[in-house]
Amino acid sequence: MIFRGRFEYTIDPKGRVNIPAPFRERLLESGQDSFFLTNFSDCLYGFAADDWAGIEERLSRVPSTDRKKNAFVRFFLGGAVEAVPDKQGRILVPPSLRSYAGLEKEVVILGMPNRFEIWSLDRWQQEIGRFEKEVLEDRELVREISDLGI
Amino acid sequence: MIFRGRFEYTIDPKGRVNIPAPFRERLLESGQDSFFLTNFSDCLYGFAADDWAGIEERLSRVPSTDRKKNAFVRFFLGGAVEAVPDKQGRILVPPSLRSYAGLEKEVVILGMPNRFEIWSLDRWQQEIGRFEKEVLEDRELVREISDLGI
DNA sequence: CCACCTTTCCCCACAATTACCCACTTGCAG
DNA sequence: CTGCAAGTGGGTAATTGTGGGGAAAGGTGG
Repeated sequence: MIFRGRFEYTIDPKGRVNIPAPFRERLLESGQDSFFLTNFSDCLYGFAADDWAGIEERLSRVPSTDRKKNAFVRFFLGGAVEAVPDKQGRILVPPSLRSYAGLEKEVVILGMPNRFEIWSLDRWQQEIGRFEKEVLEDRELVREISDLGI
Repeated sequence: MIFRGRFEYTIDPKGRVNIPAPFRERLLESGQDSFFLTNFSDCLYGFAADDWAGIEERLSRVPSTDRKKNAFVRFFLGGAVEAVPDKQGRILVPPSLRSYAGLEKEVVILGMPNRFEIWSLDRWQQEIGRFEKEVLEDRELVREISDLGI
């Protein structure tokens, strides 16, 4: 499931954040009723339940003898929680995820292919800054991007 | 049975640790009433009773002529205990396992495919550190991870 | 075989967190 | 102006996590 758009919300003292109405709507349309959240790359990743099921399936195939990949599974799966929107469309972000992503007040939710991302506004702005410096000045990368047909 | 999520608890002077409510719930739903704990890779592994039965079955096939595998079986099986949650949802961790995993006060429980892991908070944080250094900086590995559809 | 000490089991009680409501505000559409 | 949907805030009841007391069980030394 692909998500689109950028949304700004506030996370309240109880740790609740609103999920963009269009995201919730698409979830319900496809007969699902929950998201899965986990921690990755300084923000939180959110997946539709069906997409998450596929991920878990692949994670469970990682051989437990592969030390490095197991470290990844530990981190990624260890961070995961099911999140069911309440009647107002919010989900509860548990303390461990809140602190990982540095979510305190202002929060940005970004649509991505197969997932959405929850960022603290601060970090998101820094990320944008890095993007403009590192990515746009990297001619090689810019060319690859234009190959995407953009 | 797959477990997910990261939970922080304190182990009390009697050696009791809480088991995350969702883990207990899933166990009961599948008609089981106990876990099995054993020592491995600096932490404790916890299995649902049914999954543990499968493991024991496979361990019992290890030929007694294979010296190295037998050493493993001795260690793995020798550390194993059945653990039944009390009315408050805690299990008692015997002293031998407590000292193996260095469990003293703060404890982290991680969900994994087919098992969960009990870490001392200290060791877990070191593990995270290694993960960020070794795994995320390994471009090859990061590519393999993204092949998991993440 | 008994007395003693330690460990484990089974309660109860309290604190913290979460789930489930309902209410208010704002912006947009009819 | 009215009605609806979206986003925010808060109250209360239920669940979850923590600590401790005392009885039962198990192990050890005399």
